[in-house]
Amino acid sequence: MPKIGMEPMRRRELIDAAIRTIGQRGSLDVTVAQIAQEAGVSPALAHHYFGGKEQLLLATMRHLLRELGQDLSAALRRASTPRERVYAIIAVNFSPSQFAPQTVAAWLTFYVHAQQSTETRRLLRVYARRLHSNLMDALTRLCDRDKAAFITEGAGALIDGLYIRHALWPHAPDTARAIELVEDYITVKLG
Amino acid sequence: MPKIGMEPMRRRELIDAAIRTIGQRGSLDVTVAQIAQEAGVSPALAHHYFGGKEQLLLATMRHLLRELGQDLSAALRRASTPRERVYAIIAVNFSPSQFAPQTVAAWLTFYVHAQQSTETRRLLRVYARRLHSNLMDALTRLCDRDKAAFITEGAGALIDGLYIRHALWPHAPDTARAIELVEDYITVKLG
DNA sequence: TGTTTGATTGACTGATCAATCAATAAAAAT
DNA sequence: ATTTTTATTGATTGATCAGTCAATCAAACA
Repeated sequence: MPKIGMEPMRRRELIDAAIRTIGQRGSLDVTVAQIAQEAGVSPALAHHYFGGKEQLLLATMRHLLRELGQDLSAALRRASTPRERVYAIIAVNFSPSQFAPQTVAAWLTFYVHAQQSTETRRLLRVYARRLHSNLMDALTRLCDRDKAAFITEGAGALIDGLYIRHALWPHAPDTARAIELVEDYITVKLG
Repeated sequence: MPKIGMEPMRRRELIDAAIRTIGQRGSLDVTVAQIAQEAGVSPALAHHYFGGKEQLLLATMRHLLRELGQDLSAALRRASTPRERVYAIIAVNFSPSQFAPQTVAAWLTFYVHAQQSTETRRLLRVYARRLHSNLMDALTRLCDRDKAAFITEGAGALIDGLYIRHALWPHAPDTARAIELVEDYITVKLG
């Protein structure tokens, strides 16, 4: 089997397996053995490529953040008016790839893990800040600064809340409904 | 030491210690030994009174739910008009006892744990349903049913989101701001 | 062909922890 | 004063896991 250049493939497979495993169990309390089995390799290989469990989980989180960041960049590039930019930011958060049950469950576990791990918190902060500044940027072109800050705070919390509900309750608002709720909130506040 | 009637005291002490320990660490990944030490007793005693770790954690959750339920009942008893009832429901969720950092952190861990434990999910559902039906009840007296359902969905998610942010970010909206955000959301939607 | 090199794993280790239990101690009951 | 009952713990067990390492294997390469 040992063809050269396996490393990037294995890393990717293990990260994907980690997302699936964490998403299925709904917990960061997954064993390296479980992730490795999901990826179809031995636990030792995970250690070989990532150095340890914590680093595998951090790599997994960076992967999720990078995907979200790329989706966001792409969506913003497609939007021209401030109003379109606002919509794009909302829509990305609820796009199929981001709002898939397993992905949401994984996000949620990382959110909670951030209470313990400073590195996890730091990574999450990067995303939170980016979302915040993009939303503020677009909104300050549609209303005054104080109002924009107020709307950003509310919309941000609303998105987080819809995520947590989506992960927990089968009857939680689906993608379309979630977008409607946030969009409506912003529309009404903008008057 | 063995005076009779220690059981209720010890149970209460262990539950309080569990909330503190979980809140401090921001994780359900606490050992029985840690909780017992926080309560000033031996780990064996925790097993003696609760039978096992899982049952201690479930008892802890039931305790939090009961407290929230009692606060809610008391607040609703004090409110007479539908508008007052809406405000009371919001205010209880952000009252000092419920919005204390440790309590919020503990809530958050239980939320995530609900993804794995059906009993935890069942217990959370009881609270979620109660909040939902109380809010719907009050709102249907102020607007039509569809609109009430929409507002309830949004306000519920908004509250959850504010909780998660409160637990994670030092600069998240404080109690007053959180109440303002939810109240404003409802007020604006009611027109 | 023989040698190197990266990929991969099975077997092992040490640490952590939930859970058990027999033993102790002290109040309460007789 | 003796017995019973309740509270409490130290010591121990067994299971689970993260992490290590030496051994293997097969491609790449000289």
